[in-house]
Amino acid sequence: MRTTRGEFALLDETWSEVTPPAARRMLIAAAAAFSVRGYHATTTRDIAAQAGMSPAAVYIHYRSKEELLFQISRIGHATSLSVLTGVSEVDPTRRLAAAVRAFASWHAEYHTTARVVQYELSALTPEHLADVVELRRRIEAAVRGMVEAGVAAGAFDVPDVRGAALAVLSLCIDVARWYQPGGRRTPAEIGDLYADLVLRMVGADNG
Amino acid sequence: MRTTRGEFALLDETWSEVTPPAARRMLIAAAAAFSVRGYHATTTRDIAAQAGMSPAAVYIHYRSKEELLFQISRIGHATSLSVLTGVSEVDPTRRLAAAVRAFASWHAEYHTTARVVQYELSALTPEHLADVVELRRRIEAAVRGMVEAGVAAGAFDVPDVRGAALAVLSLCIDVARWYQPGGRRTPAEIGDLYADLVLRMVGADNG
DNA sequence: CTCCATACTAAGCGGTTGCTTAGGTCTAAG
DNA sequence: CTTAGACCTAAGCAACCGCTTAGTATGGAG
Repeated sequence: MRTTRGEFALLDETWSEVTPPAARRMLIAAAAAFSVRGYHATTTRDIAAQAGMSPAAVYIHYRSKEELLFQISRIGHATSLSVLTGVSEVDPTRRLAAAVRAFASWHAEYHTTARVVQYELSALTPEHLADVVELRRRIEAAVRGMVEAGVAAGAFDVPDVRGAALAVLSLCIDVARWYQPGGRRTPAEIGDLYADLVLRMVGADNG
Repeated sequence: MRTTRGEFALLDETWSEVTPPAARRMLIAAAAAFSVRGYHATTTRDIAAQAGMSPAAVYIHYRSKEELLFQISRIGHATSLSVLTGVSEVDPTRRLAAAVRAFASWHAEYHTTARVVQYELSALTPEHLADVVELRRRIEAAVRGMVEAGVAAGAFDVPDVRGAALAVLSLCIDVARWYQPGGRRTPAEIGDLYADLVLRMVGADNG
């Protein structure tokens, strides 16, 4: 994951699918505010002000504040799933390492989005939550599948596959909580560190 | 950590220092509500109702809603620090394993408190946050110290001590996010699983 | 030009929030 | 009985919330 920012600091390829531009600016403003203060502490006036519009402008593009959250959560989950499963390696050890490197560094680089994704699920309506939970199920299955592939190939030594997969996922997700830009490690360094630690956890021969 | 519940399901040894009993009931009600809905989504009326009192009763015992949060956060941090450092083992490998087992299972067993501790820091006033951050610094130092002790004794193989300590702490803390009672694993089983995974991460000889 | 759809704002509505005030009830000491 | 003080409630206040309504500005089609 490399960040290719344009002229505008808040421009973020995560939201490129969102149109029109005013709706995208609103989403980016909402994601930033939800990430810092949390969904419930953020007012629709905050979001509109950060997007440079009036409070009523929110409701031109979105039905409610919760729908803003849902769009952020849905797109964020879909993006993180594609980051995790988009690795090209086929060797189980290299594949798990690459996936963890990408997934962990995504949670650092895009910690703003990732925090909304990971910590605001309970603010979604039951219908919207169901959509997102399905994406989360696929994320869990992808991690578990990579661990199982290594075990099946005899490359990993794991007494509890489900437990190891849980820990790997948990470790990567929690990066979003503690990471802060300008800290000791870059997102890429975190990815490398975590890839190594995960290979140790699954008992892989780390070349 | 063993749970010794009395006649009342919400009774919790974590809050035994809080008096009078009405103030303790209020804290327990607040912790339960903050844990489920989050600080900002919880109203003082919710808390009072759960404690079986009128909305105004909150302010007999606490200056503000934020002071309720601070007391929960302060006591919760102090408890988790003592759980982490209270292990009696001296051998570095057994000591780290015991500390991780206790710390991870605490985050499961007391996930209600732990969620407030880990996810509501930003709702604290700057003064209260400073108190809590000092406790968090000591928790980090304790974990790092245990990893360093194993390296110094030649029992661990760790290329990046600070990074490994960060990952160990992060892994245990995130238990509070995903754990749910009645799930696949008990807190004790989570402690055992995590102790094993952590010894693998630090390259210890796991007997 | 008119017509019309899109994108936006000013103003404000009903409801909820954290917290306060004024007063009531209980227990125990004098 | 009187008094003091701890504990609690009923009622409500000012501020703020998500969201709506009514109306304005803009730009392209006919």
